[in-house]
Amino acid sequence: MESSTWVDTNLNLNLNLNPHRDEIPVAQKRDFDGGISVKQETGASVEKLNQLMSENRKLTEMLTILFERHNDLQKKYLDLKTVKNNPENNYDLITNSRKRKSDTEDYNRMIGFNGRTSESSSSDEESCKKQKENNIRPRVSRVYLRTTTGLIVKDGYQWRKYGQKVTRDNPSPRAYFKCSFAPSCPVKKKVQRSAEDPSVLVATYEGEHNHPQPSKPELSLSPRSSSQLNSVPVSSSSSSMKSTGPTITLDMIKPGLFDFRSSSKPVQGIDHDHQAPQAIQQILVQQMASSLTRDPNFTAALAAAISGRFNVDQSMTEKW
DNA sequence: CGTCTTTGACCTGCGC
DNA sequence: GCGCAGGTCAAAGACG
Repeated sequence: MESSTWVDTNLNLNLNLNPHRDEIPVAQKRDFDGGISVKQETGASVEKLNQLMSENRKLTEMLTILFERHNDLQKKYLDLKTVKNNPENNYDLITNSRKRKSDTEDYNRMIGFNGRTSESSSSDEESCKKQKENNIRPRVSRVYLRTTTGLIVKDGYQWRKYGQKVTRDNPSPRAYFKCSFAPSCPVKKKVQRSAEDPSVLVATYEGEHNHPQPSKPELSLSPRSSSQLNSVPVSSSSSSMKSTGPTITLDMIKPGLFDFRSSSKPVQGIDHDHQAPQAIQQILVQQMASSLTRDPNFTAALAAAISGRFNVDQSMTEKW
């Protein structure tokens, strides 16, 4: 919980386009036909790339701020939930009046709430039992996504719906899915609209996939609802990552921070515990790569830089 | 015709 | 032990 995954958003572009640049005599840096010096051309390209690097740095800083805000908000949320679960407070007497023990335990574990006022009340045996139970109990994680279309969460896996139920504390039905990619895969998924905000889907994943991901995450909740994706607060939490696993919340509402609206593939919350750092990094890299490749200035600068390097290299090889 | 979704019935666990 | 609520099963229907 306290730990955060800091994603290195630097693209590690090889800006040192020509390591021998400074070694080249001025006379050799002349272009063949235009008379424009290669130094000038590469200088301009490097300048552009430096500009992009500084923008990239700014984006990294924004991401840092975003993670800090996320951690802040999550702490506040957990505080609120802890208060809510306190038996002395009867905010939620109706909905929690007959909550299943396992559900409540899962939730408390998820939010890191012990439910006891002092730890001394539990014996070592009990704690051992609990630990065992925790080891046996399948991994549970939750993903929140904002969408108004159906109960479909495209996360790259294949799911078979095996049931739907209207639960007591939520008027919207809960859909039950099993991973259908591998018959032996134990992973289950529950999808239900949030009672407080019907535009928010809550997907609860149980267990771990025992097979590779069949396809890349589709990152898009629905291809035809791009307008609805203008703001996609995506968050996830996991019961099993109290201290080790990362929790990622991407809030794309704020204008000027991360605006993926130009992209056809908005980021969806990924929470697969161990996979998370790589998966998130992969997605961020994909996002940045796609947004960079859409930028004609960047591609032009890149092309100029590459061609400049080729020219220099060519002149170098011609010389040698 | 095969696959997927829907939906009522049944099972299971928990609280009283 | 009983009742309730969540979870699962499986037959029937829809769809491509």
